[in-house]
Formats: sequence, C-alpha cells, structure tokens
Amino acid sequence: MQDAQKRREPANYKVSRALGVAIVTGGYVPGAQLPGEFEIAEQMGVSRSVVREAVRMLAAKGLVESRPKIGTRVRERRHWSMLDPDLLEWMFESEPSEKFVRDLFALRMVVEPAAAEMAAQMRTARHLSEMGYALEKMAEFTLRVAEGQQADERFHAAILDATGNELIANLSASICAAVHWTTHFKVRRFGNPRDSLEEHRALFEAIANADGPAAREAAVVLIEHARRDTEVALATLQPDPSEKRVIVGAKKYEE
Amino acid sequence: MQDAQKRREPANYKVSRALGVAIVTGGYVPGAQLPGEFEIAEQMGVSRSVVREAVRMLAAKGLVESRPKIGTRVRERRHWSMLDPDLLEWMFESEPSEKFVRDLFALRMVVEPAAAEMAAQMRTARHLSEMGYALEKMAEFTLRVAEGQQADERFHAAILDATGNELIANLSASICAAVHWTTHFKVRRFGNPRDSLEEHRALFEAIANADGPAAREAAVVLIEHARRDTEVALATLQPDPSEKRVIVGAKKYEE
DNA sequence: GGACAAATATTGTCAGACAAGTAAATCGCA
DNA sequence: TGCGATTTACTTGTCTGACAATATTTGTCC
Repeated sequence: MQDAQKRREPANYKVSRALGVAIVTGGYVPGAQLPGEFEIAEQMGVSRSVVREAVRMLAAKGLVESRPKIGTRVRERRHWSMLDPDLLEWMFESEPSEKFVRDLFALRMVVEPAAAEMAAQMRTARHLSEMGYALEKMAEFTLRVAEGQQADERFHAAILDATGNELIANLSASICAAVHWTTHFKVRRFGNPRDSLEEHRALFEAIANADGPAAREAAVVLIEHARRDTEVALATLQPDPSEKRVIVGAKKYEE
Repeated sequence: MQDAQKRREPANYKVSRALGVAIVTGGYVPGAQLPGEFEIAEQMGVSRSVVREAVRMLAAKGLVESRPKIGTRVRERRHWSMLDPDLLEWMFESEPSEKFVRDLFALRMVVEPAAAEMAAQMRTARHLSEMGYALEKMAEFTLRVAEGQQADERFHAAILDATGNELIANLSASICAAVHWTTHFKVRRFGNPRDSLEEHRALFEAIANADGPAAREAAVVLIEHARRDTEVALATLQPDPSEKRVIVGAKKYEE
C-alpha cells in the first residue's frame, strides 16, 4: 500500500496483526481460547487498553468473539471476513494451504471474466489509461521485480474498477492478493515465470474495443494459464522444511 | 444468527453501529471529520474508551482513519469493506441508493450462477438436506413472514456453502443481505410478492441432479426475475417521509 | 444426589493523566 | 514587511487503576 510512510505504526495495529496472524495461520484454531487480556498485555509489553482495541478490531473482522467470564475465543472460519485486505495479508504471512490457493483461483475465475465483460461496456478513458500505463510498466520491468508485480496488480484492479460496480471493485483487494502471492510462488520456483504479457494485452484490447465476449474469453485464458502455472509450481514445490523461508543473514537458533 | 440471545449488547457495539450507520447512510461523507472522541463520548453518554474501541472497529472495516491532531476522518468508499455483514446491515438502515441495489444484483448475477454450477458438482447430502429443508420452510411460511424470508436466505447460503469454496461461501453474508432487503422492499410495495418457489425448486433439482449447466441457468432465471421485481418495486416506491429514520442515534436511552 | 447460593475469574466500563504527533499561530530576524 | 523557525495548542495514542457485569465453578444445605 502507498500509506507505508514513515508514520510509526500504532501499537494497537501491531498487536492486532500479531494476534491476527497467529489465528489465521493456525496458531489458534477455531474454538480455541486466547490468553486473557492482562496476559496478552504483559506478553506484548503494552497496556490492557491497547490489547482491548486490538481484539475489538479482530472482532470487527469476525475472527474472534469475547464474552465476560468466558474469555475471547476464535470463531469458525466461515465467520471470518476472508476477503478483508488485512486478513489476506495475514494469511500469506505463512504459506497458505493448497486448497486456499485453489479457492482463490476459483474465485478469480468467477469474478474476473464477468468483470472483464462488464468493463468492456462500462470503461471510461481514465480506466483505459490506467490499464495501458500498467501494461507499459509490466513490459518495462518484468514480473521478477516488485515494480512489475505491482503493475500487474494495478492492471487487474483497474479492470474491476472499470466495471463501475462498487461491490465488485471491492473484491480487488482479494484478487490482487491472489495475483501477488501466486506470482511470488512462480518466481521462487521458476526464477523466470512464463511471460503473460501478451495475454494481458489481448484482454486490454478487448476491453478497449468494447468487445464484451472477447474480454471474457481473454480473462478466462489468462486466469487458466496462471492457474496451471501455479499448479505446477505448487506440485514441484516439495514440502521441504529444511529450506523454509531462508532470510538474508538469518541467524539460526538451536533449541 | 442464533446468538441473538438476550445478552445485553455491549456499549461499544452500540456506538460503532450508531457511527457506522451515520457514515454509510451519508451523514458523514468521505473526507468529512468525525467529532472528537471526547465529544462523541459525551453525546452518547459513554466513556472515551468505549468510543475508541468503537472507532477501532470502524477502522478495521475500512470506514475511517484516525491520526493525532487531525482527528478521525471518513475514508473513500472504495476502502470500505462493502461485503462486511455489519456494513451491509447498516447500509439498509436507511433506503440505499438505486445504484447500490443494482450493484448488488449485478454481484449476485456474477456469483450465484457460477456458484450454482460449482455446487452441482461439489454438493454433499448434507447440503441437499439443508436446501430441501429451506424449501419446505419457504413453502410452509411464505415470503411475507420472517420465517419464510429466513428460509429463502438459508437456501441461497446453502448453495454458496455447497461450492466447497471458503471464499465464495464468504460472500453469502452479502448475498443474503441482498435477498433479505430486496424481499423487504417487495413485501412493502406489493404486500404479496410474486411466488418464486417454483424457480427455487428448479434450481434445487438441477443441483441435486448434478446438472451444472441447468443449475447455472436456473440461477440466472431466478435472479433475473428477482431483479425485475425489485426494479418495479423501486420505481413505484416514492420517497415516503412517513417512515423517516432518526440519523445519529440517540442521545440517550431510557433505562 | 440434586437444587440452590456463594465465590471467582474474565471481560466491560469508567475516570484521569501524560505522551506523541501535527496543523496553526506566534515569534524572531533580515 | 516578509518569511522562516519556533512555540503552541489540540487531537489521538497509551498507561494506570478501579469497579461493574457476567457466567462458570464450587460449596452448601436439604
């Protein structure tokens, strides 16, 4: 996001993310009980007010439920706001399950072709300009670097935006997260992922030409290819715990 | 929900809903500034902590953004978590704009036919049982009473659930809200809305027969009819000031 | 052994204080 | 007088300590 300025992140955000990540990555399963507010406060080195505000935020996203004397418990997954940007970000803090990635692609396959068709009818010059700019950036950089990946995401977001439908545009956070993460997979596995620039261009042209059916078909082709590539990447990515998440200059702790 | 017991609703929920409704119904437009925390606390008769927790919840849903010295401001609509159950409920506290209702139907038209097709492949006996039970209830009661409406919503939720896709199932809150409120519109306008039971049954049978294309088509028909009915209801619904709603809730409740 | 009542632990709410951050007003200097 | 640097003031951010509400658990009495 662009609001990653140098503003110090408030403590309640940090706490809510820490708890949120712990929950969505399975540290606390649904039904499990979180530590008491005093305990969390002590562990995190903040006051109880901060913890409470953080827990309120998690409750607003449907992650937890608090009741006096009972404590705060993790709710069933179906109550989670899975499409919330924060939640998706937290999901990808650890490697999400294969099923989750598949679900994400299925969602894209439902939403994006339809959105592309709508966008072909509703797009304005501004939308085309945004998409064209993103395409240029994608060509200039590649998917291997962050700038190119961002451009890719902007392209997809612009399509959803061009539908003129607030609710569909709201799914862009989820779609972009899917694009982002699966690209990440592919780059890690193949180093140089298959170039999908032409497929993007075809989609762009169909939208520019106001050709709805062609736009839908182009989106289907694009997503299907991306899905296959990701499938291959996932299949060949062995569950190898030895090489999990090597960070630069990581220090290892022997326990 | 079944957790609507007689538990007293916490104050922070009341405050967050009051503020949330005021925001999503246009009482505070994006960019506008909310009153200070002390001021809100005084107006609502609660302490500042409660107000802060409420504002944190709104921030978690993307509605507002707070910064020291600046205050708390309403964010652009595209940042709102439009598909959040609370947000949708708040939206319908006052009559939503015609465009919003249209967007909601467009979203249904994108999601539900695809979901129906997926459900035809993935549904289990449990899902069919749930759908069948809901259909029975719809027939027993009608759409004119709450029980029948709830059954209608459960039917649609069961379809999304039957896709086996967590993310798509997550849209059920939004879809059900659309079903709920548009039904509300129709009942208020016509008293006795057109019976759509047969269309529901057709959809159910297609899913039970594992006939994907038929399920998709049945869903399209169902939604298209609902859309047309709602369109008519909206067109003939003149803005009646009789049922005007008080904007920001309440200085105080008698206890 | 079972029904009722008290103890208890946890969240919910309140009040007051100080810290941090930032826009606006003020001061100082050329 | 004009403009930059400084101070001020106001709002959110955080901390502390206390008490209330609530529901589980335990204890008591019949």
